[in-house]
Amino acid sequence: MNDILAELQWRGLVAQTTDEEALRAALTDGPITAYCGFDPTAPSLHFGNLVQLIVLRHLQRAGHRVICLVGGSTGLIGDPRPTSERILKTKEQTAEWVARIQEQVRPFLAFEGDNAAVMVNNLDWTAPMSALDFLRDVGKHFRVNQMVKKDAVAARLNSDEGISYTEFSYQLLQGLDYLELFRQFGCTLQTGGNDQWGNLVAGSDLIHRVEGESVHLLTTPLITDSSGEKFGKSAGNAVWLDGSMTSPYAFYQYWLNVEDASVVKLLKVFTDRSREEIAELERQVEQEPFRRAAQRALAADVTTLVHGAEATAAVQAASEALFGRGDLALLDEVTLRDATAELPGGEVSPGMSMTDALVAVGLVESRNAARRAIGDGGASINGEKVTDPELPLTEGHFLHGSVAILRRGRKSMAAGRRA
RNA sequence: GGCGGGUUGCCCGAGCGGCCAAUGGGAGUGGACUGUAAAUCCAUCGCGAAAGCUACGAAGGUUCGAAUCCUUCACCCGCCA
Repeated sequence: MNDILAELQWRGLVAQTTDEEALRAALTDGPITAYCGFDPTAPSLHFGNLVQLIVLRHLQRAGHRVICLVGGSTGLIGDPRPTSERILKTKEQTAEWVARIQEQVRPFLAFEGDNAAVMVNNLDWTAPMSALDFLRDVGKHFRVNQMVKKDAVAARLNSDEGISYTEFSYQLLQGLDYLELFRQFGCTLQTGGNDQWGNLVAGSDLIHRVEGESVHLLTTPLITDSSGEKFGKSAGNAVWLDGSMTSPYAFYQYWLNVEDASVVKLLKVFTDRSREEIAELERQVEQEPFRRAAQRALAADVTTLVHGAEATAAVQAASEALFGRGDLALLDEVTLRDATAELPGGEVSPGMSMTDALVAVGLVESRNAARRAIGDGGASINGEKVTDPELPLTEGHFLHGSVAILRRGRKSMAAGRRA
């Protein structure tokens, strides 16, 4: 089999592994079984989880069997964050999110065919287990001395907040998952984000103690921008994969706006483009950066992967119409309607002040903020700068009689639909 | 269980009876520059047009006046048992 590990390394998807040569040998000798877990901490997966899905996708395409675990039990406990204790979710909510995430994952992997991916839920093997069995059969294999050294736990022990026994136990549960999948499916590789290293090691250690077998781990690096900040935040909000939480338009725009210094790195991680294609795009970033060919390719590929080709075509057309150099008032009715359909928006009516209109379409959070934006010269309607906060909307502002395009700053746009 | 320390705006963090909607930094937002990039500089950054209102863990209290003092409660940390 081909050297998938080398491919992942070239793409910048490998931060740490257990014995690298042993892992490479296992992956090239024949199909192995690998898993990655996703905890239901929200109703949708986000940017960070996408990296993990891409790793699984590469592994499956290389001929390996992949297991996608959605953490119905670990989600009830909560992975210790270095900063603060989590608030427990209800069992009902967690179960609902598990179902949503299971569905969300399906398009990324092949769950049909001769090398079908497997979907599991760790609640299936933890729910039937009694507390005593857990303490005797699992807990006995863990040394607290080791557990407190794990980064997240150590950080919490040193913080004012401390850590609850509940979250402290998290690593045992995740360790148990790996053992269970090793027994059930012969799973010998677990992947995850590098911040999960401690949890992954808990699993491989447990298997070593209980089964006497050495299994593998692979983590992906934290994806950061040129100043070392985490990617995956758009205007302070997480970039979600669910289209109702981050619209396909906003998703596409997020990738389109990636800084030059990071775009090549992101192309490697998030797209399937070949070395040659990426080299060519890299050249274009250097020689004609204003075209932003690399950003366009990145945005198109990732949006297609997550939302499909049709949605991508729609948001590309909308972006072209809204950011093209043409006069918005000259857009034909169909293009205008399609473009504004992609935008967030709200209902406005003639006579309403610009201040109220900006609030109504959700471009600002308060009338104060709206006045501020106008005062700063940062608001426009249909491409014309607004200077008077009290300027009323007129019939003429509604292009084709139906919608006004409001903009705040360079890139935030919204549709004011006639009430 | 005992003693001590802590809980401030998105985050960190000053304030310790009036001059506090609350210093400073970061993040965020807008502007200039540009390429819907980065860096830089400027502005802004609870709600309200304003009067004013709501805010400094929660609830009471003292006072003309409290984030600042007192009481109780909740949570966190440390030391001792």
